[in-house]
Amino acid sequence: MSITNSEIASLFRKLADLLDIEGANPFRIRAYRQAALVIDTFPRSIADMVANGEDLSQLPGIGKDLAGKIQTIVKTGDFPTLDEVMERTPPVLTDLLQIPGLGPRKVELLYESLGVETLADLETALRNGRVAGLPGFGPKTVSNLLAELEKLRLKGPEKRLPIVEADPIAASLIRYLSAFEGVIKVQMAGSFRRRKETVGDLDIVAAARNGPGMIRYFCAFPDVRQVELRGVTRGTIILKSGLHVDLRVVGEKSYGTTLAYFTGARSHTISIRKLAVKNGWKLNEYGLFDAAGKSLAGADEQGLYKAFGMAWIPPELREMHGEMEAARSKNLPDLLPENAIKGDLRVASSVAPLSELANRAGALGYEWIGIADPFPSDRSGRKKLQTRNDRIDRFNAGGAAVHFFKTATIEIPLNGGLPDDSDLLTQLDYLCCYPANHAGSEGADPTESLIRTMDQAKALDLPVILLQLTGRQINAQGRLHVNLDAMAEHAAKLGHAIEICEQPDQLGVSDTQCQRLLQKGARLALASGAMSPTDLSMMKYAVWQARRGWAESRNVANCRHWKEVFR
DNA sequence: GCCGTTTTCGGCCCGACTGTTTTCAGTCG
Repeated sequence: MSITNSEIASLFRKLADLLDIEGANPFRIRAYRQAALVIDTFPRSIADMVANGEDLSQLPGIGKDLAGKIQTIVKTGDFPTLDEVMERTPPVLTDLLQIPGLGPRKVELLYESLGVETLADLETALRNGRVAGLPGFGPKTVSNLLAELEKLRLKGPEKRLPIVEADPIAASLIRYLSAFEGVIKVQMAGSFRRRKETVGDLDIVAAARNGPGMIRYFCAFPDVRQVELRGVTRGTIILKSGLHVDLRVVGEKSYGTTLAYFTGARSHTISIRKLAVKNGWKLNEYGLFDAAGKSLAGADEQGLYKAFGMAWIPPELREMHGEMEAARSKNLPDLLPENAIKGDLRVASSVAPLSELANRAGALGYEWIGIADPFPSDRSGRKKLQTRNDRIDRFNAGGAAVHFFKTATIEIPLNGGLPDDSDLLTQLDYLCCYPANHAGSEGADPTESLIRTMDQAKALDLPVILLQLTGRQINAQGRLHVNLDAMAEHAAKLGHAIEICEQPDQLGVSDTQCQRLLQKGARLALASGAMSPTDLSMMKYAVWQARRGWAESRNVANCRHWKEVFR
C-alpha cells in the first residue's frame, strides 16, 4: 500500500517541530512546514507522481532537496533526516507543543534543565515546584499550564468543527455584535469567511468608534465560558462548546486591510506582504503605506488588491492555489453564485411527500429535484421503487412548477459494475453511483469498477453522478485510493458528473480535488443528500465547497433548466 | 530549505498580548 499525502506531510511536520525545539534555522523549519501544507492539500497522490517519474520540485515550496527526500520516503518508506533528529531529540517532546502557551523555546528549556519529556513528566514537575524556578516560568505560567493539562485530560486535543455546525454560531455572534452601539462594520474573517470545510476557531473583524468598549461588550457574550484575552484592539473568548472566538476592532480607515489580513490564508497574506516589500511599501493591519508613510489603501479590500494591479479575490480562493496569478492576469473564475442553483440532485423520498417537497423547492427558488432511494436488490424492493416511479410520473404529468427526477443510489462493488437489471435501471432519469467503502476496504482502488460502471450506464443512455469517491470523512483523510484524473476524464468524455455534498457521512470531493477535476473538464453535481426536510439547506455548503474549488455556473449541472441538466 | 527580470547569495511578514521583566522574550495568529 502506497503512502498517502497526509502521511508524508505528517513526517515533515514532525521534523519541523523537532527542529524547532532544537532551535534550528527558523527559515529551514518554515520550509518544512510550508512543504507539509502544500503536500497535504495537493489534489493528486504524491506517491503516484513519484511512480510516474514526475518532477516534484515543480511544486511550490518544494525544491531539489525536498523533492529528493520525498522520493526516498515514497520509495523506501524511510526518512533518514527525521531518524537522525529523533536520535538527538526525543520525538515524544512534540506532544508538549500542543499545550497552548508552550512553544518550542519553553519545551526545550523544560527538557534540557528538568528532563521533562512527556505530559506526565510536565505535570509532576509543575506540582513539585521544580518548574517555578526556571527563567520565564512565573507563578501565573505554572497555574496556566496546570489548567491546560486538565483541559487536555478532560476533552482531548481540540478538533476542527465542520463549517455546517459553525455557521449558526457565527450568525449569532454577528447578530450580537451588530447590536453594539458604536459599531460601524462587523463581519466574519478567517477560515470561516474562506468557507473552509472545517474551522479551528472563529475570527471576527469590526470597525467601531469605541474599540475597547466593543471588546468589553464582546467578552460579555451570553455563551462565553471563559475570557482568554482582553486587550485594546483584540479579544479572545472561549464559548461553552469549547470553540475559540477572536475579535479585532480597528478604525474605519483600516477595516479593509485588517479584514484581508485576518481572512488569510496565512500563505496568501504573506504573499501579498511580500509584494508590498518588493514595491518598497509596508503592509500591516492598519493599511498599505508607501516609503514616505503615505496611505495607499486601507478602508476596503478592493483598494488593497487594486494597489497591486489585481482584481479583488473572493475569500474562498485565498489559499495560494493560483489565485494571485489569476487576479493579476484578470483570469479569476466567475464563481458560482448561491442563487444560481436551480435544483437539488439527490433527496431521499422519505424526506416529505412530493407536494410538500415541491413547496419547499419553490421557496428555495428551485425548478427541479432528484428523488434518490437505494437501488433494490429483491422483489419487494423493486416493486416499491416502481410504485415510487409511477407516483413521480403522475406528479410531473400534473404540470406543477417543480419537476421531479427519478433516480437511485447504487453501491458499486470493488471489481464490479451496475446490477444486472436494465429494465428497472432504464426507468430512471440518471444514476447515483458510489464505490463500496466498508471496513476492510481501506486503501482499495475503485477506479476500474467505476470506469466500467460509467461505460455500462452510457450503453443504457443513462447519465451517472459519482458520489463519495474518496471515502473522505470530516477530520480524517480519504480511505479509498481512486484515480481522480481518470475519473474526471472519463466522466467528461461520457457526459457524467461528479458530486459535491457536505453530509458528514456522504462527503463528496474536497475543494482542491474539485479544482483538479474542473481542470480535467469534469462537470459537477451538487446535492444536499437530504434525509430530512431541514437537510435541504445543506445545498448551501455544497455551493461553498464548489466555490472553493473554483467552480463557475457553467461547470455545474444544478444551474441548468431541468430538460438540460445532463446535456 | 526555498527562491529569483534589483538571481546563484542573501534575503525570508508583521503586530498584539501575556507574563515576566525593569526593557523584553515567547507565543500566537
